Amino acid sequence: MPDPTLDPAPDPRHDVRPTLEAVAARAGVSRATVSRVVNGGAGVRQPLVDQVRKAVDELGYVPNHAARTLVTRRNGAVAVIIDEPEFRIFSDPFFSRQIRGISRELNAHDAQLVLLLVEGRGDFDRVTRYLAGGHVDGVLAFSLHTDDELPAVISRFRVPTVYGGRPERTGAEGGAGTPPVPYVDCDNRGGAREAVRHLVALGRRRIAHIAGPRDQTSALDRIDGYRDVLPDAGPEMTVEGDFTAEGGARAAEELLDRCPGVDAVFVANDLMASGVLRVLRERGLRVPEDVAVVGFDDMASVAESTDPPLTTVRQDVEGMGRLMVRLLMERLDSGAGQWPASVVTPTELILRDSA
Amino acid sequence: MPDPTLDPAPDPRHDVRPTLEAVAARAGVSRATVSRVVNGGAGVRQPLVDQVRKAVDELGYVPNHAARTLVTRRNGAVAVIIDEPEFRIFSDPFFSRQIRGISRELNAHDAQLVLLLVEGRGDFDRVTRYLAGGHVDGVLAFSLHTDDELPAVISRFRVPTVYGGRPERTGAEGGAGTPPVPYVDCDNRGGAREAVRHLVALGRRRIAHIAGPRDQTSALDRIDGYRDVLPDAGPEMTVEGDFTAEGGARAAEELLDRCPGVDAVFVANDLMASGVLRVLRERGLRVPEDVAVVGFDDMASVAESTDPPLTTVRQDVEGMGRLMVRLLMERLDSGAGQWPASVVTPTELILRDSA
DNA sequence: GTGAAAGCGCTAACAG
DNA sequence: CTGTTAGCGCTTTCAC
Repeated sequence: MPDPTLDPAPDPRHDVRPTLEAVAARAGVSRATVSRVVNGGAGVRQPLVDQVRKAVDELGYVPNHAARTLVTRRNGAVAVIIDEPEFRIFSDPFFSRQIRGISRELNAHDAQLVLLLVEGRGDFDRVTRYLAGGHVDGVLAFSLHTDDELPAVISRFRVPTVYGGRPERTGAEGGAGTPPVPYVDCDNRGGAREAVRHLVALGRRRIAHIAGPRDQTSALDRIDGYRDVLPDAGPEMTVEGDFTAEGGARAAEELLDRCPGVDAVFVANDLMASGVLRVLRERGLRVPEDVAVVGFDDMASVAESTDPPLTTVRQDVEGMGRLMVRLLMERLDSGAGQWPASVVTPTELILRDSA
Repeated sequence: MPDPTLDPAPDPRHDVRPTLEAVAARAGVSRATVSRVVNGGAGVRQPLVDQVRKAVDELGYVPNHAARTLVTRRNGAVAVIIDEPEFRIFSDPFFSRQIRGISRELNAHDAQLVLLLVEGRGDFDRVTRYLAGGHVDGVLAFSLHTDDELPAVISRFRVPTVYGGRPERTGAEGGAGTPPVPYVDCDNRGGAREAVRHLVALGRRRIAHIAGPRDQTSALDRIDGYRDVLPDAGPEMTVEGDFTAEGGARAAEELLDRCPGVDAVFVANDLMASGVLRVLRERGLRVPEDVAVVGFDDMASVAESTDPPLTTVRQDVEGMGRLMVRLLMERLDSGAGQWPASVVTPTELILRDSA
């Protein structure tokens, strides 16, 4: 018995929220019946359903999630894990859009989005513990780098997962007993091919590529696309950037110093392309007259506001986010048996003024 | 190099997660003792503590969150509610940064981040139900507009909340019985003053303002700051934009048509300022020679890559996110009694080339 | 200091 | 169809 003289501050969390019991009493039925009604009302006679619904409304009953999870072993939540160094998430609208798509689709499935941002080893352990705790039904994992340990952890805890972007080890390459790894990615290689072919069709002869960091499969795939069309381009025609505007500018400087005769550049993302345009302008080179530029992503905030507006390869980021959720839900609903297939979404070349 | 701490390959039977009971059996103690150890180990003799810890490690025990929540009524999760029409979150790095700060601080407090994106009435009901369900210990709410209903819902369910950005109705204005509304915001008005004073010091005489949407307090506060310095500026010198680059461009067109003699513009955010710069360039006006431009936010991806780089008012977005979490945690730890005070963080004028 | 026992609110057999 | 009865895994008095 608490000492009344202490007069403990009332805690709002302990507000008496009505329970199933209360609703049952009010409706004059058993807890089980109320439970059935709350969960869809299948197999309950209509008059009773109405009685219960009425009681629920009058009491403002809302099921206790923790109690439900405890018995069903389902928590109605999905973790989104983004493992990305600070500089990118700070400046890249990519994640906002992807998350928007995920959020929408998750809402449609009545599931919650738990956001896990990973920045280093410490965070990594924390996420590991979280997954081990089985707090989420599934995982959507992003921005994996080729040296990432996350897939290992995820597969160790057998948490149903869908990756955003092709992970380094695909199912086909996995060792024995390794389940396939479902992912959603855009057709990076095909999109890159289309971009470079466009440059070729424009009559450009010395087409360079400013690539993304080689520890990301999207960057590698775009390089492959470039090489598909230009198998004979020398290695000096490809410079590696870091997907930031500043990195793009640095890469452009290096490229122009190295190959002054370049008349076109396929840049692996729009952010870098904006840096490239800046350098080109500083050097007095006209775009697209002297040098044509094509980006990748079609990040509206960047591509539409550069000078000149950027011709670029569009990928449907939001759609990819939604697709990831659908694949995961498919997996969850199928019991643990079925692994959904990966999906590669098409890209589209958007013509503006830079090429 | 693999980290050995990740290695303690736990019980091979992954599907059966060990419970307190199992740990107790293994350590030769009661469930209660294990519980005490797991929760800090206060009041348990050292040898027993060690035994239990050992058993926990060997079994790879991780507490079941749902069970714990059920009895403690604490879920160790905080909801971040962002109520923003799609166009902004799609193009504004602001949210990414704010969320990064929140995520970091939440991690430090061992709490989870549940992201709730609100886009319309339907979503609104869903969020309401979620909060009513008491699934989170607290709420961090963003991007409130003056006509927003969220504060009403939040206050109805008494969920501890901290707002990002000053809500329309502050505690001081609230009616009787309405608790004060703690928020974290930057000094919008002071920052705007500093920006405009800088323009004045530059010798500019016809200083215009391109404002944000009037249903957001940050936009209103920046207008106030502009007027503080220039109380005699005519109403034609202020044009309302929508915080997007495109909207900034439109506003600039309107402004230049209306007041051709303008020699400086204080723009309410960097995104709009980038649109303004584009229009200025298109009209053959040099920046800063003919027209000086100052933005607001110091969004690196925008301000550093415009031509010329943008002089702007910096606000510490990540720091504000962290601060919000700290205020909320303070509130949570203090029982229900204390309401933390709001915090207004300082801004800083960053000089680049546009003014 | 430690253990036994009573639930937290809900679902899911199993009876009736 | 509906009610009864067990727990889900954990914390928390309350005895010892």
